[in-house]
Amino acid sequence: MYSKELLKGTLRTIVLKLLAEHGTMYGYEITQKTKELTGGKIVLTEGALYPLLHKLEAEGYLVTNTQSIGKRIRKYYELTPEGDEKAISLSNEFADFVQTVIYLLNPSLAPKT
Amino acid sequence: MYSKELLKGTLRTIVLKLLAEHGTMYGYEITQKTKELTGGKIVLTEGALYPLLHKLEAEGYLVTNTQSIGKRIRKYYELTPEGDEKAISLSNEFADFVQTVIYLLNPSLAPKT
DNA sequence: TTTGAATACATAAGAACAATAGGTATTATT
DNA sequence: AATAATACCTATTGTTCTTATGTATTCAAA
Repeated sequence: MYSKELLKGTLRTIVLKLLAEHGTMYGYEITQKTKELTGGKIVLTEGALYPLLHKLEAEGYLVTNTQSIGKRIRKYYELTPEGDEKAISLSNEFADFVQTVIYLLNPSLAPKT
Repeated sequence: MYSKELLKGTLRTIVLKLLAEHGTMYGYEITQKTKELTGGKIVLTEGALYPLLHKLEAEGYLVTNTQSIGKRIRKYYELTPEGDEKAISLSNEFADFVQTVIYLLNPSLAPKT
């Protein structure tokens, strides 16, 4: 588990990109998939995830589709076209940022040497 | 310039690692060096930097050495042994986190294929 | 020469984000 | 029968950074 601050700017990116990769997902599924894919290194808390999903929906990046599984409900989230664009741009921005920071932290690793 | 959230968990790491690389630095110098090394992509605001430096000092990771340059003062910061360790561990943690997120965002880039 | 930019420190108020902690309810396992 | 897992949710709190503001010196340009 990483120091919690690292996730802060990245959670949106993770959620949108996961949806871009896996299509339709529901909230709990996102937490499980993240835990599984990262070997427990990244664990999304529900207190962070659900409000974020609601926000992304309000911002027009996601649409929902609520289904009943027995007596329990699931809210499936799906990217809108805007969400798809956002997923790509955030992902690219993250990659660019990381490159920049890595260079800053260790200039000897500069590319194009 | 990146979306501001990305920097959130990384500022400590940047500051400590810069000091580890360049030895003694003063606050303003850190902002300039960062701007210079990143081509203006990362700009540290003073409202974030100075309180952080004070905090890192209070936590025992930095020591200061105030010098007078004419009538103006400079507070030089230097890593303690603990600060040196912290710089390394945060830097490693960041690299590990990035690897994990990159894999999560794009599983096709997985290593050891 | 005086005005503005750059240098150099600092703090306070506010926004944004995620963690923690709580809540409800169903289903599966032991 | 009890516990864990599933599945949703919100409120409070802490941390972090931004924005805004303040002080003061030094340098460059008009």
